[in-house]
Amino acid sequence: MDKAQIIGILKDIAVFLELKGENSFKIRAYQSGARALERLEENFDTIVQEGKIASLQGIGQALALKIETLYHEGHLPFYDNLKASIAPGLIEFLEIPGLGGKKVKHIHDALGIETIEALKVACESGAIEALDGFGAKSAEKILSGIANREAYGKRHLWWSVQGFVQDIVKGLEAQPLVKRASVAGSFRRRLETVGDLDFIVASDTPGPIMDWFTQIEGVKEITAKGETKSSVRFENGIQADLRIVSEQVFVFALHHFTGSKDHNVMMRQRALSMGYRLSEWGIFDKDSEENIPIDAVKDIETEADLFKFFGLEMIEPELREGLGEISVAENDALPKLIEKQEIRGVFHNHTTLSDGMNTLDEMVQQAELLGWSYLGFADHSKSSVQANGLNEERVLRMIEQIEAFNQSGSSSVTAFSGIECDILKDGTLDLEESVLERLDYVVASVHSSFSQSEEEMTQRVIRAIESPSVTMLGHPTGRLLLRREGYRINIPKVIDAAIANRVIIEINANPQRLDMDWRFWKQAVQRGLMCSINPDAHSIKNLSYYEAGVNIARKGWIEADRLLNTRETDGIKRWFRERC
DNA sequence: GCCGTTTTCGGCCCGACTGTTTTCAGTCG
Repeated sequence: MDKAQIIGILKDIAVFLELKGENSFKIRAYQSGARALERLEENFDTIVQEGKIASLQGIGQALALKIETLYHEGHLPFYDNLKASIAPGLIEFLEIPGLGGKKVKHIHDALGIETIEALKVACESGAIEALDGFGAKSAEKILSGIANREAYGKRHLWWSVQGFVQDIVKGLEAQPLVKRASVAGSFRRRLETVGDLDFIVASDTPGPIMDWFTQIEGVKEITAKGETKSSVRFENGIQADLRIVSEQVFVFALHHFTGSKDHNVMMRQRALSMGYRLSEWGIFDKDSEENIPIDAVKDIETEADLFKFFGLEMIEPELREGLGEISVAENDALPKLIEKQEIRGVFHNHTTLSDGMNTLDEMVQQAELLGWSYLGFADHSKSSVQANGLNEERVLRMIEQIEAFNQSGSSSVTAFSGIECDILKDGTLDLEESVLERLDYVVASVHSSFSQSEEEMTQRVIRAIESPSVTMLGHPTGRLLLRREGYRINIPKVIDAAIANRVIIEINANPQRLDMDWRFWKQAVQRGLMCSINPDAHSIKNLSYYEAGVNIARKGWIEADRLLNTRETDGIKRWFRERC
């Protein structure tokens, strides 16, 4: 069994134990064991085979034995028995707000209910209300949770909520009693998808601000309203929390609610090891019972100050995922993250020649407005019939058109001729090599036969990477966020092949793709992989997707020298010629 | 179940809010 499957089983065990009403620390041990494997940078197979799995932080003898059994045997009796003892429907109960492991177990033990449908009936009949620890409001809340499960359970694309978030932040800042306001949470960390939105405000007079927030147009339901926190649900399904604190506490609350949870746990452990207790309310002496922050807190006004207090350089929100950022920050060795102003142009864009909405001239004009030095064109190749892909003859005409454009001197933007060439089922390319080599660059992408086995797909893509004319690999997994899983493919092997052949892997910056995923980049760039942010634009408007790509590059610890788009035109030409 | 310069037991990150209680457990982030 491979690493990803084992991680899945450890997470499942944690959920099952929750439904068994197990000790919460034991549950946490399985969760942190799974996380330890997720952030493992060394080769998992090697570590298991050498019997070193128990040496990882968070994995002890018991988990090591279970992981080894899963790895070698492919199954684990402990897991099989545990799974068999849990009614599958109960797992769904946990998706209902307000129901955790203990309450689900209580309902199941007392009433024998195992399906959402039966739970609904029990709420309506008064059976839930009659249980110890439950009441009329609990039953009502469960009913509304069931009704809204579909709409509210959903996550949202970061890109699709950014305007909404900006409007709320501006609205908060415009309130006269607000001193500081910011979004926090996964949105601030620029995660590709976000669940709830979190807002933090500094003010001495929370009441009127809470009132404003809970009455924003589009609020459908107020799910909590207290002294420091309110929660609302909008008609569009988005849930948002507002927390209001004093100005002194703002930076601590902002850091805390930006997360991630893993990052916070590590920060708090670090604080404890230094003799302090860290919370959203400030820094306290570890052993002090009183809730009076230490004196040094008054000098901490920014997050940079906060990190400095704990001996760390500033950790940007994008890096706060609990993936080693704290130990690297301790050595002042964090990457210098890309800024969007550093982008000089982008590749992988479509025009009316295939399935784009705008012509080459229109796209170039937009690139001028963005202040770029160049723009690469990569329309589809002939196999993508649905997209009016180009055959060899049309490719040659396009090359002539682009050459004529560059010679005309009509624009400060240099146009590069490329193609998004289909990788056929067997890994060969869709166009004649003699034509491909006349282009400035080739993006190779999979657009068909998604259901191949992992082995076949991996070999197929690697064969394409090994083709002499391929410059970049397009959207390596083909995933569509919140809509479709990617095809089965061994990404580490693909990365190895790309590095060996000096082929660039793109960050497809279409907000629905963001593929290759940021979780692979940190290690890949350290090993020498080159990246390109490719908006996959099908219109002038889509060129702005490059900003979503910058988010992912930042989350992936990618620095300017590993990112093709930060080069000026001459540097691009050199890469296309010499791959360096 | 994990962990250890407070080390083989007894802690484990921390606090707000809700709904149920009459002082607190469960949930959530």
